[in-house]
Amino acid sequence: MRTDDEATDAPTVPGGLGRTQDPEGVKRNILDVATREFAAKGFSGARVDEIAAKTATSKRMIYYYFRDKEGLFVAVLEEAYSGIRKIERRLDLGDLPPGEALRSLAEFTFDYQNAHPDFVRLVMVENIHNAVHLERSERIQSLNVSVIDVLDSVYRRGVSEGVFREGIDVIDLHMTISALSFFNVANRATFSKIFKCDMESEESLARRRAQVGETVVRYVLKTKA
Amino acid sequence: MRTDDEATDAPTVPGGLGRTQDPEGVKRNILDVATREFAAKGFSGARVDEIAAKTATSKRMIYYYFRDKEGLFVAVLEEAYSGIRKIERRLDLGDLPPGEALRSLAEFTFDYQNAHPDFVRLVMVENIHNAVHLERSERIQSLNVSVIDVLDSVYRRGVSEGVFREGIDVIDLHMTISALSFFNVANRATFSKIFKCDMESEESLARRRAQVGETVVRYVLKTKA
Amino acid sequence: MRTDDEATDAPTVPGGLGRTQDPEGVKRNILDVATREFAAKGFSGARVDEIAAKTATSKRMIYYYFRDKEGLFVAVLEEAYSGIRKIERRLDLGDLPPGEALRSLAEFTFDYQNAHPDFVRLVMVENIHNAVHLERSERIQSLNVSVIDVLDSVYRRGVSEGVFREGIDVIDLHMTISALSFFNVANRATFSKIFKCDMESEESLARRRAQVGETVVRYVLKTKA
Amino acid sequence: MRTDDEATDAPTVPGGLGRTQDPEGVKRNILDVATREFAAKGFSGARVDEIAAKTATSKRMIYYYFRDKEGLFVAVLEEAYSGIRKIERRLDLGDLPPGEALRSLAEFTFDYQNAHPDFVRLVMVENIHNAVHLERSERIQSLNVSVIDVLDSVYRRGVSEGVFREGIDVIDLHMTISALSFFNVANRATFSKIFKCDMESEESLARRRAQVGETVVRYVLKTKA
DNA sequence: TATGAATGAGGTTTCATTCAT
DNA sequence: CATGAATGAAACCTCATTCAT
Repeated sequence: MRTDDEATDAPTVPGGLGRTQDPEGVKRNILDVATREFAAKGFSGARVDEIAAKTATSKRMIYYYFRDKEGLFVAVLEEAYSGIRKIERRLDLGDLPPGEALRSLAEFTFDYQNAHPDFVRLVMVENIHNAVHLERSERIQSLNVSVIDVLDSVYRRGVSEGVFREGIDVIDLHMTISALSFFNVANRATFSKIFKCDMESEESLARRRAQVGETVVRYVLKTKA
Repeated sequence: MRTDDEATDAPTVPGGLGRTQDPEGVKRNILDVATREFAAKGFSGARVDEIAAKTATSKRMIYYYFRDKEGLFVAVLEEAYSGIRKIERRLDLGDLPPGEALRSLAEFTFDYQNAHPDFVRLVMVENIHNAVHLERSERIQSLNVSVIDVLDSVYRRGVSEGVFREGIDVIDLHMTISALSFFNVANRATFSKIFKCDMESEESLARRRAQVGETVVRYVLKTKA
Repeated sequence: MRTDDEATDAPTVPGGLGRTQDPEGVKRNILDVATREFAAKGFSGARVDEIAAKTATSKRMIYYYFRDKEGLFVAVLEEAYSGIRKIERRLDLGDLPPGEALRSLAEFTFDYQNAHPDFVRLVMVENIHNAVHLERSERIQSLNVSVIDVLDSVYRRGVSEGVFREGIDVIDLHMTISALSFFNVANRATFSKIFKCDMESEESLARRRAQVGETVVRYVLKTKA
Repeated sequence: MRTDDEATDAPTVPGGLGRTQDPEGVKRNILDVATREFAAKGFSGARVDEIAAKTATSKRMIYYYFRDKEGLFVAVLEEAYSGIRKIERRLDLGDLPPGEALRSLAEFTFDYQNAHPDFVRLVMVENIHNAVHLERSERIQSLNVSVIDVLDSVYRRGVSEGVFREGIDVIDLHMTISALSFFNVANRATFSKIFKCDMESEESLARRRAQVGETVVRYVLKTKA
């Protein structure tokens, strides 16, 4: 979650926000705070007043830059999605053999989601709202999901090397990876409470990461006859 | 989704709700409406006024029976959880061989979640609220998750028959099944929008159900050396 | 202006507003206050807060009964229009000769407008808003403007008795009467200021009333050859 | 309505507004836009932001030249009043016989108001505000209403020629002319809606113009005994 | 038990205006 | 002169909840 906090205390001009004009800094600051609030309480549960209070600026600025609460939420979503897409673009599976590359990819996704619970929660919130804001955002729609390309190339390689089964849709495969990774963050509260288990400690995360990798790899590997 | 609607139009006493005294019917009616509203709009997004309006009774009754909005939400959650637990108890995998029994169990879960989007969405909502209501409900905490027992027995059988790998925690296994099933409903809006795919049609569901079963089974099966 | 104030201090139940439940009284009270405020300051200039403050109830009740500021304004307009229509219905020109009946009608209109400046100002305000609220109100649209019937009958009588010219449209005639009556109230502030004349004193009103009557009658009378 | 638009696109220096220094052009531009906005939405309804946006300059200039919203409104009123006064000064009734001269004057007023709805609406707005801005403007107060002089001279001529009745106050006469002319624009929205008649087409205007002239003339003409 | 009326606290948004560059 | 950034006060409206009958 380092990413979220970074900008908060990095105004472009020394002296801090509020003393000088720094549109980008102000917008960043608002977005950061809003991200946390919307992620924590959902769209309706979050309060513009509270977001403003936790900001270095005033409520008025939120409306100045983002028009209204919904505009702010859309901007927050856009930031969140473009954040993950940016990271995905940097993905480098090197020249690992296909199986290990796939495992690595799955584990990377698992790690990203666990490192960015705000992103996961925003996606949950957006789903509760039937993705209406996502629909409204051209920016998000235009983002290229490069992880699919990476996945596709790994899968093809595995197939051509004869280690992966044929006939698997990489989008389905991506869905499996996402589902397994997402759940650990999204459903942590209820699941851990009901099954009285830990899902947050380093050990638990490590164990689960391995399981997720294994699950994905086993699904694709050609089984010996 | 028959379950949700059943009670709505089944007052125990002829003459309709509102004219007669039927505490249980009134409560059922309120719970059904509230379930739909909370599932549709989340806890903060749902409106007590609107719930009351869609009810055969009045707002007064909501406060009379459920104390406040939170009390109503807790009751709704309790109903939802006890609903799934009740169904799980009826699970009968007959004397299928372990692999097929496990596949069947996974597919059953997948089907249940897809047939009960309100349940899935309520769980999402509760997770956004960090499961505070679930914590408050003794009733939910006391519900026995019999599916774990079923899963445990199948798994043991598979191990003793030498077809399943050893050392797998059935709660982890259950998490995998849940994650794969849950995602299809919970993240449908955003995922289908971003990947421009369908996740609701009968065909899509059938394909995905099979994938989920296959994924789970492959994870457990002992691979031939 | 007696009409406006009457209801203000006439709750249906003794004890005063706020102490007891009296929907009609509350609505009346709000409407009376709102009429004065909208008439005094226009739609945008009037403040819901101020209206509420001058009321025996609270702001919340305004929204409860009238939905929003516009709903309140529409209701105010409806009351104003139905007020004048009600009075017009009681018009009785007896068996005056046509010329005198017409003069009487014109002077009555002049008097009504002068006695109800709030009505006149509301109509001005509505015209500034291009009559959008009037358009929205079925109630106003359905009000029968009986003064037209009265005017029509007087005019026909005058024509058949040979004292009125033929070929005059009674709606045009009504427009003339309205214009002359309306102006005295509507444009009083600017006109009296620019021409440094009084338009409010009893004497001024009496003089102008006579002029209006005379103007209208002369327009219709057949001039001797 | 050519007047309104003229200045908008006629910067004195080539290169367009905003790039060059042209105080008068900038002020004109602001006044034109503000005239339209205030006329369209009233004083409270008009928005400084919107006025600025429709201007070739910025909000800062509005405050620089006109101090505040009210100062701008006063300036707009001043422009509007001085516009009509300027036109009135050019009035030349030639050597028409008194009756025709009077009719001509009335019809001219009718035409002017219909050609300048913004002026009419500003006057309405100012009346809603009880002419407080007009009071504040020395410029408007000092404008000589030359139409009164013209009217006075025509009337005297008619009286001395024995065709007009004696004892009529020309300010009252002017009021009648104004009232009949003003109404057609000011109350067009409500009147045409209630009486389902047209008040804007060329034909309607021509008919009404004639009626207004006739009404005024008949009021003054000496009736044969 | 049932219903519409009532409410206070607080929510979102807008406005005219000023400041920094 | 010119521009976008910034602001506090106040505007409109909504919410969960309680009261009177």
